[in-house]
Formats: sequence, C-alpha cells, structure tokens
Amino acid sequence: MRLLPSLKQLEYLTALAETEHFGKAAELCNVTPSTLSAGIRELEDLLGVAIAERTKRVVLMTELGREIARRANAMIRDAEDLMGVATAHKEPMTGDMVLGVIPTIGPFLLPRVLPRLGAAYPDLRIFLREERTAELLSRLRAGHIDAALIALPFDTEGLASRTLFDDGFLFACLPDHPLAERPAITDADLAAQPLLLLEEGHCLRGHALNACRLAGSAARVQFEATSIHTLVQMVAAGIGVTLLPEMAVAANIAAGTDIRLLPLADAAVRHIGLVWRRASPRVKEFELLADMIAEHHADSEIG
Amino acid sequence: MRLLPSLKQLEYLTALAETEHFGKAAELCNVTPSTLSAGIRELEDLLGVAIAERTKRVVLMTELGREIARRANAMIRDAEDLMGVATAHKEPMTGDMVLGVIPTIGPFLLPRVLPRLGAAYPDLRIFLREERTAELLSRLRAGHIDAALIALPFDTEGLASRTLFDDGFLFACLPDHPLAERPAITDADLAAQPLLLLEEGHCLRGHALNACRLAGSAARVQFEATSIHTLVQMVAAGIGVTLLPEMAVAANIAAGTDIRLLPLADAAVRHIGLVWRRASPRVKEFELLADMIAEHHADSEIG
DNA sequence: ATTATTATTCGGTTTAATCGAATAATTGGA
DNA sequence: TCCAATTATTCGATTAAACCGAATAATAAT
Repeated sequence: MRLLPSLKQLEYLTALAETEHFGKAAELCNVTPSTLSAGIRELEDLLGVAIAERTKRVVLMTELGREIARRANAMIRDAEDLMGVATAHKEPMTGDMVLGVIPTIGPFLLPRVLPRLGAAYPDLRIFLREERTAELLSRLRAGHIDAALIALPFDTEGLASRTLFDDGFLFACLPDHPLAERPAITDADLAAQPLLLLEEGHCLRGHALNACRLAGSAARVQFEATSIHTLVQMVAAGIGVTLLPEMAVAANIAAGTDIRLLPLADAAVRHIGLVWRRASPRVKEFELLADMIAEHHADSEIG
Repeated sequence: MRLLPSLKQLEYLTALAETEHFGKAAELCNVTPSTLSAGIRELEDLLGVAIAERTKRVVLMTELGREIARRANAMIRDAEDLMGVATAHKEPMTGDMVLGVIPTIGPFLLPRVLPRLGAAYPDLRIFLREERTAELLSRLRAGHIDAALIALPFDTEGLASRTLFDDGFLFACLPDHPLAERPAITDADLAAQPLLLLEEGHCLRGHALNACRLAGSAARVQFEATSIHTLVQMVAAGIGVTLLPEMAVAANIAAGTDIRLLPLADAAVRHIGLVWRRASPRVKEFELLADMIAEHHADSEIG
C-alpha cells in the first residue's frame, strides 16, 4: 500500500510554515526542536522534495512547501472536525459554540432568542461575534466561528445555509413628510425619494435598495450612517427618510421618536438565514438552532 | 495540544466500513486482524463513541461510524493528493493520467491532439475514458479520473474548469431540402424544422437545442440517435435534418455523403472546456494540457 | 574574534505498533 | 442439541518509531 505522511508530521509542517522557526514551531507542537527537525526531514524524504531552504540560519519555506502546508492545514482541520462529529454526537448542544451575527440582526433578534436558547440547552455556551457579512463568512470558512446569522441573498459559495424567516421593510419618515399620510408606499414614491442608508459594507444597504428596485441608482443616496440606530436618529432629526427592517421596528428602535412607519405596497424582504461550513461537525446542532430561531420568530409574530 | 486520530487508524476505519469484515479489512491494509482490531478500538476510545456494533459475529457499522468513515475517506484522498503535489512538482507531465472525454468531442479532437501530446511529453501515459458528462463528473469527483474534456455550459459545481475554445454548429440536410440553397439558416428557419437529435443524456442534445433557442420545444424532436455518426447516417438517408458540431465536420464526419452543411445566421456555440477537482495535485499540468489543446485548435483553424 | 542563536546529529529511553498464537463468541449445519 | 467452522479479540513478545537531552555545527551579530 502507498505510504502516507502522518498527521503529526503535517502538524509539524504547518507550525513551521506559520513560524518559519524550528524552535518556535517545536514549542507550538510541544516537542523539542530536534523532534520537529526529524519530523520535517522525514516528510521531505517521503515527499522527495525540499520543503524549507535552510542554507543560512534563517528558515525559508519553499513555494511548494507553502502549498503543501496549506493542504496540511486543511487536513488537520478536517481531522478536528472528525473528532467534533463524535463529541457533537455524544452530547449535542453542549460545550462552546461561536456564533457570528451581522449588526443589523444581532441587537434585534438575539436579546429575545438567547434566553430561550440558554433555558433549552443549559450546557451550551454561546460566544457571539458581531461583524459584517463578508468578514463573518471569511471567518466561518477559516473555522474561527461555527455558524453565522446573516441576511440573504449573499454569496455563500461552498457553505450550507438555511433560511429561517423573512424580514420585511418599513418606510420611515417624520409626520410632516409629504408621504406621511399615505396608506402604503409604492416603488414610484421611493424612486423620487433620496434615501438615507448605511455605509458601504453593510448588506442591509444593498437589500434595502433592492427592496425598492433601486439597485443601480446609488446616486440617489444622500447620507450614510454607521448603524441602524444612527439612521433612526437622522430620520428623527428631519435629515431624510429611510427603510427600516421590520425586525428592528419590532424591537422598538423608533420608540421615543415621532417617526411614522409606513408599509411598502410591493412587499420586499431580506431572508434571515443561518450559514455554516458544509463539513462542520455540528450540522445537526445547527438544524436544531435554526428550528429554535424560526419557531421563536413565528411565536413572536403572533404575540 | 488536542489529540488527533492517526491516518493509519482512519485507513483501518475506511477498510472496515468498506468490507464490514475485520479479516478482509485487515488484508486490505496488509496487517493482521488483531492489529486492525486494536486500531479500531483505539479510535473508538479516542472518539468516545462506538463505530461498529459487533455483538454478534457479523460487523455492523454505526450510522455515526459511516459518517466518520466518509470523512476519513476524504482525508485519505487529501493525503494522497498532497503526496501527488510533490511528485507532480518533481516531474511534471510524467506518469499516468486518466482523462475523461465525452463521445461528442473525443473522436474528433483527440486523434489529432494525442500524437502532439505524446511527442511533447514522452513520459506521460494518457488513459482515456469515454462517458457522458454526468458520469464523467461523478467519476472526477470520486477521484477515478484526473480531468475531463466536456462541453460547457454544464453544472460543474465544486470543480475547476477552463474554456479551451468554442465549437459552433452547422445545419446539415440533403441537397433536395427546401433550405439547402440558403446562404445561412436563421432561428426562424430552425423553429419550423423537426430536428434529429442525440438521445437523452448527451449534452450535445441540449447544446444544439440551445443553439437555436429551442430549449423548451423538445416536442419538435423527431427521432433520437445514439451517436453523431448515426445522426449523420440518418440525415444522409433522408430521414431528417440536424445540427452538427463544427468539430465533427472538420473531422470529415460527413465525407462520403452528399450532405449539405450550412452556417447558422445567429452564431451559437458550445464551449469546449477542461475540468478538474479544485484540490487536484496536478493543477499545473492541467494548465499545460489546456494550453496545448487550445493552441492545437488555434493552429488547425488556420491550416 | 567572540558570543549568541539556532538547526541538526547522536545515543539512549520510552512509547507505540504489530505479530502470532491462543481464546472466546457466534453461527450453521449434522 | 452439539459440533465444527468462522471470526473478532486478548495476550505476551518483538520490533519499530517517536522523542528527549546533550553535544555539535553553522551562522549572524557585536
């Protein structure tokens, strides 16, 4: 049978690729430098190629060495996932789970979901990380977070995702605005309105523009806010109008202002979804988590 | 540092999952049953879960065991790929390469490309496998073939691909056909023609229909052939008309018949492409191969 | 030149892997 | 029901591998 490298050797390799220093790499692996050196040597013998040039005192990884280290990294992550499958199967919904969430969902959904989650699964510790979608997906792919709550559509190539529920938009303006007495706001109305939006990078910006079919006409945007709360303050101060997610309105984001909230004639939504790595060991748990959030939302719709 | 299973243990596991028999699995791994038994036991201890139920004399894999074996299989393939990266780097374009090709490309392209390839890389042995696209991609993903020559567009999700050149279509009919004297055939002409096509499963069928914007109207199809050669014979026998790939015409497929070949007014093409697994160790070689085929086609266009 | 740093080599020790024979468990047939 | 055949497992012994620590060699900085 063909010979394969050992995972231990691959760990040595990734440590060396990371540190470019035998001593530090050895420390990372909890072995002595001599052991690590021997391991790398074995690997080079096995592969028949040079992984690191060490003519001088400094270590320099070969281009090929980096490529192999990249694959080795992936394999080690796979091995950890494999271990995770077993532990997740033994005790589902226990231990630590790192959850990413975008800032236009987190503050409005999680305060009501997390208590319920904690009650249902007391041995599960949720760690939250609030970032924008692109950053979350990057961290997700790298294995730094287990799953992420984001708004779709978004490019989730290579990931698994599930839609939990839809989140609509409401038109927000002051009572003295020309549209303030309308029963509903049409696309045509919106097209004539300079909208206040979040700054570039927030998916809500694109989803809001998409909601009123204004994807191309970014030129109509007047000012940019850094958070939904800022957005509300700007509307309340009479600077302009905007579209707010129903989710944020339901969380009383406009409380304490005299902002009017009007429905849109042509219902448009963003889809709130949970995404995770396809090969994640905790797929079953994510399904449970998704169920719980979807149910929670259905409940709060009624109440 | 967290403990990981060894690749050897994972090999034992995959062998056991495959055979469901300790003795045969041991033979596959070239070890004694006792060794394999101990290895599986260690793995179970490490994971903390039962992989195989062996209360009776027969071995029954746990559902979880199968899932873990699936992952183990992928990891071992990754390890082999990693080894392959090194050997491919040492001596590119040598050794064995298994190439898949669809029947509507192979006979027309390869007879002229393979000699050139053999001359350029005398230490490379090409093994061909001629199947339809779906089968090829399935075998590609499973690692049974290294790369495949197919016609795009096709769903190549998760694979890497490169377009080599475009292959147009020609209208084929007998001299006594009403359209035989036209300088070019329009979409409207084609819409009024019942076409002869290949049987279901050949991508050429879809691509030809797509070439004349007839995707939906499969009802217009009269008879089905099992190969392009049959198709030509049917046209020559006066049964009907069809669309033939330029590539096949260039290979003199209609020689010896009095078939008229007319260009299409609205140029439509299929894209000939090479696909491979993204993680394949031979990516660099596939780029070389793709270059060679594309250059070959450009040359033969002129000549 | 000298010193500090760092990868490597070497000998010895500990640990792990593997084998072969014996054993236990189970099934199918006599 | 009991016997024979099959098959996984256990056990003891052997072999191979992993690892350490000290010594060494090579290099860069002072």
